[in-house]
Amino acid sequence: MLRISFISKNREKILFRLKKRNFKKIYLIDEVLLLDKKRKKIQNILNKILEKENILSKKIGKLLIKNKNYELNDIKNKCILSKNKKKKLKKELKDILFIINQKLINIPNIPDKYVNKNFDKNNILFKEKKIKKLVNNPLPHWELTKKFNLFDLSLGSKMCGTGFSVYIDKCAKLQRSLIQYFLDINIKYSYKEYNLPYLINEMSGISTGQIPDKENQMYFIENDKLYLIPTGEVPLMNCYRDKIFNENDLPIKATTYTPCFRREAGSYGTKSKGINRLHQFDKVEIIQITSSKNSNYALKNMILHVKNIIISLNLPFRILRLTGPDLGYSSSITYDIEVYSIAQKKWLEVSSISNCTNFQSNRLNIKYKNNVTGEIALCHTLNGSSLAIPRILVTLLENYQTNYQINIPKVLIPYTGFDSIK
RNA sequence: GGAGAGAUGGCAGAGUGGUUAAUUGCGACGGUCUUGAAAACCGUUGAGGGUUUACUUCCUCCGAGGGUUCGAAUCCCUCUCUCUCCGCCA
Repeated sequence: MLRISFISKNREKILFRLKKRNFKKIYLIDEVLLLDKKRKKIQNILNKILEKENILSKKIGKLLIKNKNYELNDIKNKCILSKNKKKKLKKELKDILFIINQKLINIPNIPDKYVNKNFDKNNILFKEKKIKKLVNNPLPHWELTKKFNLFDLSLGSKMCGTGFSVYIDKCAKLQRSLIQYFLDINIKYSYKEYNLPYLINEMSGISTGQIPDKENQMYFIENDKLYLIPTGEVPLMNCYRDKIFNENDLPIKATTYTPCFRREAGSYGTKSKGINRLHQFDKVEIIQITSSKNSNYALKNMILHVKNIIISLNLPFRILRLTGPDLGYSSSITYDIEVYSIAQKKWLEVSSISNCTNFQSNRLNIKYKNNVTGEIALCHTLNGSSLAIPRILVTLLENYQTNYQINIPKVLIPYTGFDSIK
C-alpha cells in the first residue's frame, strides 16, 4: 500500500509510473488525495472540539476537589452542547478513513524507473549460450516417467483432480533432497529458517498484496475464513508485522520451505503437460527486510545467491527483468530466473525475485530506526524463490538423462544417497 | 468442545472514574568517575495524526470495536487472542 503523504508529494511521478503497468484505475490517485484533504479538515475541527472538552473536564475535576458544586452544572452543560457534534465528526472521520483505505488497497506498487512497459532485448540480462545434451533425443519428463516410474499425475487426479502430482520412490526422495539442499545453502548464507502455517487469514493476505489482487487464485476455506498459502512469502513476511528494528539489526534474512497452493483459475491456455504447472507445488523461499537505501543491494545479492545455486546444479539459465504489465502487485522491480529444458526446448521460470520497496511494510507496519537521526522510517521488503522445486526437478530429469538412466548432480548425491535413477 | 484466569510501553509489572502517556524494575542510549572496563551515581528513552516556514502546540492510542459519563487503562456490552485445568486426538 502506498502512503498518502508519498502520493501527495509525488503525484505526477506516480501517475507516470503506474501507466507502465497498464494500471486501469488511475483515477484512484486523485480520489484519494481529495478525500485526504477532506479528512484533514474534519480532523482539525474535531481536534479543536476535543481540546475544549479536555480543558473543561479537567476544570470539573479540580472544582470537585474544592467542593464547588454550584459551578459544575454550568460547565457540564457546555460540554453536552458539543457532544452530538463530536459524535457526528467522529463517525465522519471513521467513514472517510475506511473509504480512503479501500481505495489505497486497490492501488499497486509503482514500478521502478528501470522497468519498461514493453519487452525488448534489454530485458534479458543474462542468457546461457552453449547448452549441451547428453543424449540425441531427450525425452520430456512425462515420457521419462513411463520408463523410470518417477511420478503419477493420474493418481493425483484420482484423489483431488487434475494438477496434482504424486512423486514416487527415488523421485520422491530427489524432490525432498532438493528442498533440503536449498534450505541448507540459504541457511549457510545466514537466512534464518522458519517452519510456518500453510493457512493464512485475510489480513495476512492483504498485507503482502495477494488480496485484493490474487484473491481468487487462492484456495479459500469457507468454514474458518482461511486461505491456503500461494507462497511461503505470505506467512514468512507476516512474522515481522508491527516491528521496529534498529538499523544495525538490518538486513533481516529469512527462509522457509512450504508447499504452495494455486488455483490457476482462468489460465486455461497454460494448462500444460506434466508437472510444469501444478495446483500444489513445493518451494523454498527467501526474504530480506532492509533499510530503504539498501534494498537495491539486497536485490542484487539475492539474484546472485539464486544464480549460484542454479550454477551448482549445472543447469542452463537466463535472467529476465519483468516489464511493467507483468509485475506483481506489490513489486516495484522483479527479476525472473529461468532454466532451460532441452527436452521441452523451453525456458521454465524457477525463481522470481522482487523488491517490494515499502509497499508491503507500510501495510505490515515494519519500520526501522535510523542510526544517526533516530528517525523512524518504513523498511523495504524483498522476496525470491530459492527455488521452486518441480521445475528444477523437471529440468534435472530431462537434462541429466542418458539412454539408460538419469544422473544425479554431484552436489545432491550426499542428500539422495544414490547417484542415478535407473 | 467444557470450566476458569488474563491481555498495559523493547521486556517485566503497578495502576479500578479526575493533570495518568501512565509508578517502578530491567534493558537500551548519553554523561560523571576510571589507564580501560565493571560497579556506583546522574540524565534520556513509545507510536500515529493535525497545526506552524520554524520554534511551538494540539489530538488519538493501555488487545479490537461499540456504550455509559462533563471525564474511561479503570464501569458495561460484543469480538479476537493468550494461559491453566478437563475432554477429544496426531
